[in-house]
Amino acid sequence: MKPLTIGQVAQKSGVNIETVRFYEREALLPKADRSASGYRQFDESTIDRLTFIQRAKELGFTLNEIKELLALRVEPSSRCADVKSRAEAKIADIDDKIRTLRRMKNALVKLTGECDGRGSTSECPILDALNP
Amino acid sequence: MKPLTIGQVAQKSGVNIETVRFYEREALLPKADRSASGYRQFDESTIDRLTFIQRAKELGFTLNEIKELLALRVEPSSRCADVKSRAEAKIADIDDKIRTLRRMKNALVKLTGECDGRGSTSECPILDALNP
DNA sequence: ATCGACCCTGTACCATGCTACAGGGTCAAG
DNA sequence: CTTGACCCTGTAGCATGGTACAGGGTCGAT
Repeated sequence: MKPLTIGQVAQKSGVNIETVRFYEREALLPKADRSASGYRQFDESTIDRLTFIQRAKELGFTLNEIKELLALRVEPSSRCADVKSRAEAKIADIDDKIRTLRRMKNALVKLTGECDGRGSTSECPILDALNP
Repeated sequence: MKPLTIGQVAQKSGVNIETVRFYEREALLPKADRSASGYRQFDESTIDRLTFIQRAKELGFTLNEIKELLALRVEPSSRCADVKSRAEAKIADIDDKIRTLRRMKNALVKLTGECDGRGSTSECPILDALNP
């Protein structure tokens, strides 16, 4: 399949073209191949990668954490145990995030329920979510 | 119960003292009462609020979004439908975050499983998580 | 061959969310 | 009544994550 220009990946992923260059500089994207005239040549997978970065950012991961997530893969060498323990640490982080989000959600659901009944049960209902 | 100084709430919540002042300026905390000599006087609930802000930040909410979350409560007036729809929008945001986190987690769990078996099934396994 | 739309590098600038003084007042233990 | 630990209000500076040119080259349709 023929390569995509930076403008095409930017447009297809909804990311600013300057941001694509920025991510390459910051190693969130691999250094792109270049055409004879120096144009960057991307393939389709870059779009997925950019989409992933956007979503991970929305979830509160920093660019450095995202870089680590993207780097996690089983290597042919002996690094397996290392990869596994880093992945398990990320899984624990994610579980924490999910737990906290669920508690926030419960508080908000409770709040909307109170709308149909008597008044509020708390000055700031969402705070109840995080004080078990 | 006697009021807490800014140093006490900062220390108990693990937030920098300057950040507490910053949050007050930015209206993430209500304007604190003042003693005769101008010292801020906080109560215990401020610590919960600061804790909430820290966690919500880790989940990718901006300070403005957090301010909105903290403001959600059932008012005695007729604003109930408004509060309810704002809360429902936040719930939808949270559900999205949870869904994406679950997919990331599944990808990582799969990755750690591959460690015990044959090699990787993908160049960048975590990307599979978000391309259904 | 030329015009508009695109690409390159480099550097500067921006918003968000803090964090760190400077310069000065307050409080309480000894 | 002093001394050290705290508080106050500015205002300045920093890290992160972009975003925006300037100045110049490339590509392809006409």
